[in-house]
Amino acid sequence: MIRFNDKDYNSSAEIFFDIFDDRLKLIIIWYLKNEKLRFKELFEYLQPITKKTLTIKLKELESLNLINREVFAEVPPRVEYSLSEYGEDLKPIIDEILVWSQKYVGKFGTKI
Amino acid sequence: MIRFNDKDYNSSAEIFFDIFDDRLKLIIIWYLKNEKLRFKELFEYLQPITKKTLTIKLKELESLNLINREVFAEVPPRVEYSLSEYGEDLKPIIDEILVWSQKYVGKFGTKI
DNA sequence: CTGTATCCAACTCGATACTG
DNA sequence: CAGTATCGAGTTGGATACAG
Repeated sequence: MIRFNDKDYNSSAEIFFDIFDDRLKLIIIWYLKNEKLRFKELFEYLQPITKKTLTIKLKELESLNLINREVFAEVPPRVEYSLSEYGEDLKPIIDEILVWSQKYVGKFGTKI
Repeated sequence: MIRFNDKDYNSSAEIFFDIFDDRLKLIIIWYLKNEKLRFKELFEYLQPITKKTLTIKLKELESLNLINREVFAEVPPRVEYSLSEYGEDLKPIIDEILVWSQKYVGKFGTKI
């Protein structure tokens, strides 16, 4: 048994499934996989999304130690998000997702 | 642009995120990764879940060509689920999820 | 630009009972 | 055993307006 964030798990993989049980957090990781992005940039990539939802998801990812949040003391304000060490570690998963998707789409999708 | 199941996508990875946008489908794949399982076995592994929800998710996975459904003409009935070719292809993702989880849990989890 | 605060619609999924 | 049918609670996340 493993305890993480006040919850108990039987296997470590359950923790992954619990963290990424929503639609958005892994997609945000996907967009951050090879570049630092500002709040506004993520907001545009993820349309349709609201600022409220994006803010919540970014805070969750930050408190899970998966992304870093950098605030610049400028006007207008600038905040940049990037993968942390443990966020970077998700890249092999992302890479395999891409491999799978391309094969799957090649079989069942249609280019238009 | 890619068309898949009457929807349009900009990148193939989006299709993965769209398929696995719920909490359960990838977890079902996880349990099927190295064994064929009966409805009842999945039902027990996935507790708490209802038969209704499990049925829906299994049908979705089947219609996505990710799992196979085998019905045996017995009394009581027996139905076995297993990964299809494209379901098997998800294993590298599952493997990387396990790698990541173990490192992450090693850092932030507690064995109890 | 980067958020917060309310409000609420939609969807997921569980509880329970019943069927072939 | 392997589902289906109905109901409803809970949560996610969008619309809109406002703030620092």
